[in-house]
Amino acid sequence: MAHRMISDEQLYETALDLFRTYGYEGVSLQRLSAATGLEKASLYYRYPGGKDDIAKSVAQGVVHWFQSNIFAALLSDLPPRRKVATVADRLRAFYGGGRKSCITEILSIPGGPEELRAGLKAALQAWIKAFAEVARQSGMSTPIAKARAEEAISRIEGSLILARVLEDTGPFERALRLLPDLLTKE
Amino acid sequence: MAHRMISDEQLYETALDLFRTYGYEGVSLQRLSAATGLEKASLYYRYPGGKDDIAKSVAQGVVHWFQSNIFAALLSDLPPRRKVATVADRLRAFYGGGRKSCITEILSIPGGPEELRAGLKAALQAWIKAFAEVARQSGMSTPIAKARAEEAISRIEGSLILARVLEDTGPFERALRLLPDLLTKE
DNA sequence: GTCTATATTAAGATAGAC
DNA sequence: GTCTATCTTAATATAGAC
Repeated sequence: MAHRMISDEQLYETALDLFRTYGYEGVSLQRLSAATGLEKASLYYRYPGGKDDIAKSVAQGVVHWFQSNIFAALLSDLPPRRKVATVADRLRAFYGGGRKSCITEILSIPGGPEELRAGLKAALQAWIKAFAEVARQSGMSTPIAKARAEEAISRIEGSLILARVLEDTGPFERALRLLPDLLTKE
Repeated sequence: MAHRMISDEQLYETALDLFRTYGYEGVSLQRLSAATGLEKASLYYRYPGGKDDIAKSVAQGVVHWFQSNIFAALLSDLPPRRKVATVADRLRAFYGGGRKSCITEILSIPGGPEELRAGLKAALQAWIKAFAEVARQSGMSTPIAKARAEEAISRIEGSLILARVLEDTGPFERALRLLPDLLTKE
């Protein structure tokens, strides 16, 4: 047995799930080993930087997913309201209908490598910018569009907290349903 | 030296600050020891149950603070709008103007004792109920009042995430400023 | 590319002196 | 009531066999 027991994609998905569930400090190499079926030494072979390396790779993967699936959808030439509806569907899938936490929330808790937090900050700024842009396209003034973008993401993040604590996906679903009215004018 | 080097209140405040900053998994007894000036064995003397015990005590303290400072204010006979303004001021202080994270958010991440999560869930339900009650008092229908309460807390929690990630207290301040309009009718 | 084995440090926790 | 000292387990990390 000399070749990969688990694909890079599977390893990524497993690590993402662990980090967004337990946080940086809550994920040990032992836990990663148990979840992936790879021994710790094998994880170091794939990620020489160890846990920091894996966490940064996960964060980078999420940033890439947002670029391809959220920001790209917002740059299409569909009507703004259609674009936002598409984004809401993709966010619903990404957050497991409200059962999965936001990796930006979880990994922004101090403890992990500093680069991680810097990357998440940049990603969040990009997300706000992308939402503000679609709101402006739909006819809002620049300052109102920016406020609505902040409000939309604030409500998504907040509703995910409520969903986690209350063990009820309702708040998240309601936040997503409001997205079109929040980010588009009529 | 046979007597208390640090008061229970000081120990509580220090532990609260550590847990809301680093999360359950991110707080070690070493860290608590360094921050309080007490050796680990002394922490065990005060909290025989160790870290779990301290975390549960912190959560209980916060629940008590909310009862005395938030829920109590909402039960006074001031006009609803005045009550909400008072609550906003107290929440601003509690969250350090947006610089401090929500203990409910942080301690709801899996890893700590189960009782912790159950207590936080009950506390959050009580918070929603208290906000819904003041909204209803101000003239809203029961379902709308409940929706507004959920929205208000969702935005507070979400804005605290944004504030932490963006290193900018603006979102939190804006969320608080909106509270009166959100929870009262005129 | 993955494994077993091991080194090293830090974690949670307790015993017993003062 | 706090301390030093110690135990046990689990953490990150590496060496070297296959």
